[in-house]
Amino acid sequence: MGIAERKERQKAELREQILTAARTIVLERGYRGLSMRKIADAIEYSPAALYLHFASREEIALQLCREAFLELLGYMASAGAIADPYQRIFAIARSYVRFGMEKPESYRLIFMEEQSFVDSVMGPKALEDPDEPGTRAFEFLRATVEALIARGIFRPVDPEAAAHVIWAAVHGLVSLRLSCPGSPFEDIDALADLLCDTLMRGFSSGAGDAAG
Amino acid sequence: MGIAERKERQKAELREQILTAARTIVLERGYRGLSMRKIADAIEYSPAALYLHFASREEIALQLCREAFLELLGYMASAGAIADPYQRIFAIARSYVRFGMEKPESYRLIFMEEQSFVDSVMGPKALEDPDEPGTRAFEFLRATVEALIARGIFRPVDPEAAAHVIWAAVHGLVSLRLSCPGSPFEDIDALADLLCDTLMRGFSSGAGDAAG
DNA sequence: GTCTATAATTTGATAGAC
DNA sequence: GTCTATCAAATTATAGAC
Repeated sequence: MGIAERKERQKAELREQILTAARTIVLERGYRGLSMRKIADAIEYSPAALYLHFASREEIALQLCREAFLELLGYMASAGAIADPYQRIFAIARSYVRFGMEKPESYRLIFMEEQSFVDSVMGPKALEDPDEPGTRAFEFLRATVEALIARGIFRPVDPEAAAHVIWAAVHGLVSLRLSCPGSPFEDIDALADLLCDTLMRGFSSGAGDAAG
Repeated sequence: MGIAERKERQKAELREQILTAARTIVLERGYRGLSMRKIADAIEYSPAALYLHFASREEIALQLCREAFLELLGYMASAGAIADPYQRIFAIARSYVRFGMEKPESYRLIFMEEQSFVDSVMGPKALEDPDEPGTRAFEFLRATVEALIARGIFRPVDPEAAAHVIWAAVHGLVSLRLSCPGSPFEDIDALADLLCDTLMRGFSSGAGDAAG
């Protein structure tokens, strides 16, 4: 059965080649610049060959999206080691911003191109599956908020809503910066710190003061 | 000179017809659905005729963008009558969200389609001209923040940075909702209120408590 | 599995007649 | 000013040969 296995292997390899080529194109020229022809040229196959592995251009993009989100999750997870949930939220937000600044085209692909892409990772359907990267990322944030409430550090808001608000606010900062790069304002990190600091203070129960 | 005037009038009218048709198309099918041919069909002219009034499709879109931003400014300005700056910021944010929800395609056009569109209204170049709608909107917010700091209600942050952060946070909420409409979370108004409330608390000097 | 060839569209923009 | 005709290009996707 070695022959069948080799065929499997080759098929998987080609699939990976397609994705790698697509990734490179998206990273260099954005999602708009991604076409089946360009992928085919890059891997030196005919365009028709791609359709043996992916049903459509969109399906390729969705796969890249998923990968990119896993990468974002990786950035965020680096904050998981921080025991203090307060510091952890800070770190999550910072790593989120860092992902956006370091991998702008990945960020764009997930959140700023097609509605169906955001939906595929963060939509209602995805959030039902606990294994989906979107669910894991959101859950990570939600649990951190919950811990803060449990300890009386945050006032008793709905942790789900609070997590959503935090996510949205940081997303706003990142996406606005990506859309409008020559902003006359301070560097994004200073703004991100101000945003985090403000949100932390805003959610805090009032007993302890927010750290700078 | 009656003839020349009539010609002027007719020219202006046609220009307006083009924009109206384009507006309708964008509102119904988004910016992606906007093409010179569709505009031409709608006004019953040939595609070539459009180029007598606009240099390109992009120029038409930029004009629509400007209009849309003026409409957003109108929404925000309704909050201008509120004397108390604290309540005013709330009202600005709420009207901003309302604009996004009531005119999603306008919001998309300005902030979520082409980088050059955001740039044309909120980019560094636009922000140098005090008459630009983007400048006026941002200035309105900045001045309100400044008033709050002057009264000691907000802690002494950089008003420019604070205004930017507030804008970005609300933008994040709106844009995320537009990209991901079937969100399982509460209605956007509740989230917007939570966001505003949290930001207000976060910026407050700590003396007075935030209002619900 | 892979290719060649091509269908079927759509696009923005222009040349030149009237 | 306006139209017809068209260019030049790009796209996704498929049919059919090998």
